[in-house]
Amino acid sequence: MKTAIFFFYPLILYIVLYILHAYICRMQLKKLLEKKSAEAKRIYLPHISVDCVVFGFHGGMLKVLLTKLKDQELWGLPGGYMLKTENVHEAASRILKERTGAENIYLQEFGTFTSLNRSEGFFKDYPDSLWNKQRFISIGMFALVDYEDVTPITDDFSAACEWKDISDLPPFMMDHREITDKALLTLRKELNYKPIGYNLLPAEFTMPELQRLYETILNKKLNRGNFYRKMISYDILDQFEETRKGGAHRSPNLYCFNVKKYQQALKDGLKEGW
Amino acid sequence: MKTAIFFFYPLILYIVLYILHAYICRMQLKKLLEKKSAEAKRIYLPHISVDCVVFGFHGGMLKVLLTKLKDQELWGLPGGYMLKTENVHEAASRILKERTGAENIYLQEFGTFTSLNRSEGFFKDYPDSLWNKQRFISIGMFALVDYEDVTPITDDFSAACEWKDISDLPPFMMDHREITDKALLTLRKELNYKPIGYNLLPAEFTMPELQRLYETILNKKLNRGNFYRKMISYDILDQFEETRKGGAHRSPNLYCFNVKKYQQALKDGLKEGW
DNA sequence: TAATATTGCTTCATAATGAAGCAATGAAGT
DNA sequence: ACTTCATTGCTTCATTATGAAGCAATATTA
Repeated sequence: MKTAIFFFYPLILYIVLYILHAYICRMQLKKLLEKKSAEAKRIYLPHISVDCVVFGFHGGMLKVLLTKLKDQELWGLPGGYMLKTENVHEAASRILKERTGAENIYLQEFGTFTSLNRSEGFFKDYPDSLWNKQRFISIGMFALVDYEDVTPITDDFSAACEWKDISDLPPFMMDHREITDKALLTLRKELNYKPIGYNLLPAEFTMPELQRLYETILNKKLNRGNFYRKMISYDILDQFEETRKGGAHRSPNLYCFNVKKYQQALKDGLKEGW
Repeated sequence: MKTAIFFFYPLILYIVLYILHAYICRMQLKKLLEKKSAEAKRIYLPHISVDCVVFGFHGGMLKVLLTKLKDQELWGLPGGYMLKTENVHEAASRILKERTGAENIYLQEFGTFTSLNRSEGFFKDYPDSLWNKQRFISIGMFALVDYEDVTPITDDFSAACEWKDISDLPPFMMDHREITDKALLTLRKELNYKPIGYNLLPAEFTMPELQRLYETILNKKLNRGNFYRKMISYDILDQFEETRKGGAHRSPNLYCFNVKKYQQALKDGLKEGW
């Protein structure tokens, strides 16, 4: 009997504390949201939100920056609303600045998400007067950033803000999975028109690193020699004198993008079928 | 002296009538807009509009459907607002149904237009309370239609609704030229992934007609033999027994799209660089 | 010093593309 | 009825791009 109490007491305590913690978090978020509701109404355009799919490349894996609301178990994209005084690009820049500390981020719109039920039941515990509870159509922007330049910032509404592997995504809230998928699909298509690596890689990189980036974006293996040949033929890379030492094998050449040629390639487009 | 009067009298009369007509039109539109303002506020989402770039192909030329407001000298894209009960696709469908009578139109989103000043000064003669005068961000949708299926409809707000040649566009209002250009650019890119002809051509067509369509979209000449070879190799066309008689030369084969193979091609994508 | 995995770059076979041409066709002109 | 002629169907040849494979050159470790 005594043993049973010794066993159960900490367990019950733990459960009680867990529930209490969850409750407090919930209350905090609720208070915060309701407090900010009036301000939101004043400064933001109603019905319009911006969701950002931030891509980074690290350890040979493509990553996406995700956040978790205090209230929620599910993960979501960093997003926000449009100030009455800004356009989408400015809104996304501002949102990502607050979220990552990074500025001058490469941004591209890839679609809008306008279904009626996309946030259905999301704020069901809140009063209808809550600004955030209205119907929103969302503009999707994807960002390409150098992984090292970004410091994920957990804000007042969030319980977490982390890089997640594209091949191992957690469960998403609302339609954020669909948004992420479309962003990746768009990025994949862009690969045919633009040399993508510039924004995702650090200043210096090797050919195998660049190839690995392409392979993760496309989700398929590429032939090494052919990749090399094609990349060189684009004529947008400068090769350094030194190589990258450290690996247990032949040290690969270091490259950087030749900004001038790169800009030109952006204008011309890499290839077009017709 | 008498001659002078005979000469000037009709001229003055004409001028007076012209100004009067313009004034009446303006007043009509103003009244209409103000009358509809309250209803608009009730049924539409604020701040969000939809603009449609409707492409058609006729007489070997690519056409865009344009409208002219009663009030205005400049031309604009057929557009409208989103009902509180619909998504963008439904909104664009509804708007185009009213404008062209056509249903089940092929639609694709190609971007949003969100700059602060995009409608600057457009409703400057109207009170600020006018619903239409608020800031709008616009979602651009392009439509591909069979020219023959469309009957341009001039509605209460418009003075005209006509097909205009893509190579000879009139002056546009607001940022509608920019929107049109982006639509065409997107269409051009789509050509690399999808067999576009299906939605723009009548059920039966010849190879030179199809080539002409591609040439006008891309705005460049294509080699005849190579176009033929490539199109055939896609294996999405069915050839009819009969040919099209009437020309003063060898009568070209008639083709139609094989819907089954066409759908499959849409799924697979025609070609992708990487 | 040998072993080893990786990289730089080339080679060969094959496929795709660019450019040109020939035969077939169908109406108009003679 | 015959010729003319622009257009079309389809093929051929040269060139380029791509896929697949391989060899030599590393830079570490054993």
